[in-house]
Amino acid sequence: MAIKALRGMKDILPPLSYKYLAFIQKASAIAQNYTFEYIEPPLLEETQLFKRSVGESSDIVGKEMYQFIDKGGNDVCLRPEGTAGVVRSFIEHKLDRQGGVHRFYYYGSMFRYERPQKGRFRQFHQFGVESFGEASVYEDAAIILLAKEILDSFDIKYTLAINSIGCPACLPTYKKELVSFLTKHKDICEDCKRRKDTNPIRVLDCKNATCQEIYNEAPKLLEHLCESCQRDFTKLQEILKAENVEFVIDERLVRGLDYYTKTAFEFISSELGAQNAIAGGGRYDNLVEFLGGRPTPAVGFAIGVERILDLIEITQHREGFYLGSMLDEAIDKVFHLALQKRKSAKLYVEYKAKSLKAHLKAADKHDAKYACIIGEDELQNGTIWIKDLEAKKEWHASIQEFLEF
RNA sequence: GUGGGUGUAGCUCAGGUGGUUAGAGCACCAGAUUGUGGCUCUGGGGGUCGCCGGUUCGAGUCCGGUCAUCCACCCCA
Repeated sequence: MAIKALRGMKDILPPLSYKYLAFIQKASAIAQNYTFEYIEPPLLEETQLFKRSVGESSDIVGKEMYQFIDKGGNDVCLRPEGTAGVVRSFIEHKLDRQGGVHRFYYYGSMFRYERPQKGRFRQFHQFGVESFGEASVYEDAAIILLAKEILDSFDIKYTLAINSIGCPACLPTYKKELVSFLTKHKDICEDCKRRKDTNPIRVLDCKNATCQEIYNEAPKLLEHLCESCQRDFTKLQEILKAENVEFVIDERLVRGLDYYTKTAFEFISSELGAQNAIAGGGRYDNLVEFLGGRPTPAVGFAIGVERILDLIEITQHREGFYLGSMLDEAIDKVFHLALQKRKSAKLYVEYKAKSLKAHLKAADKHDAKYACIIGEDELQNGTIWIKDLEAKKEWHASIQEFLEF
């Protein structure tokens, strides 16, 4: 039996890899325009980092981590998300003490030991950004607009949902009220009973219909925001409206990771099945301090790359050259010529002598823009025959002209 | 971890009630009078019918198990 890729692990090969590269390039360029700089933390981190940042209550930490003891006896795990590693790096390199604003973007593999389904894999890719040191709600807005610009550049359809999940000043009192509400209602589903103890605000986005009916009467998070949270949330909406960004306020949008505060947002697609979040993020003003750094406000988001690739179309166009010969004795020359031309252009070279017709077919198949052939006549008078496969024009050129073309 | 669907050529799939050398389309390779592409036509290569076991004279087809995969729950990008 041949060896196959592990469950939930996918190869990215053409034509998908073209889409992958196109997306990363475009997203990086846009992030750079917003003054985000590239960072690449390790894929493997101490397990404790994720337990403390993502939170023990989340399923990610509870049962989805690729965790193991390495040969040195260290408890390590493959990163299940990107923020924790970037924050660790930020603190380790003492950027928190340096002060000022630091903006980073990253992309790469994340690992979660889950059952695969549509839009969900064990190894998947995220493109994310993290901004440190800027408490202004304008930064929240800028980050949302950055994500929107990336999605828009690929003509992706989505709805933007925003919410505020409060801060340590107001969230705990809300949680208390919610728990006492949940305790009074015995007919909520089993999952919600479990959530009540582990992460109560997660009940709000339960998919069970009867639960949702009950929660219509539940205390509202947005009515419990402290003055600071309320002010920022209102301002965020004003900024988005001023920029003509359509959004909905979704009080049930609570993000799964413990470290979020205040602004939470998600971009959702209706074309993806159950896993419909294509990007998600928010503010996490307490995480840096919680992980041992100087108190530093922060905001960020992550885009699920595989989910995006499902939604984008890349039209492939003709480019580059196809080079071949109709004579065996010209192959050496053709091969050498190919290497020279490749210093400046994309070129496919055929090692077998073929008929002109066969060459044109092959050139067409490889999406070359120009078919360049050396036949008997060309070999004798030192020229090359070139045909523009789009314009259907053909001509003879000297070898020198060909190389400079 | 739980539930349901599906496993036949590289890909998409046909193969009533079990019966000789397992098929199609697409893709690939080679040709269609010798130097002109994307269309058409002809030919060719390519399959342990997921795997193991059982029933049977005989299993791609029936039964059991197993593995893989997809979708959903859970969770999340």
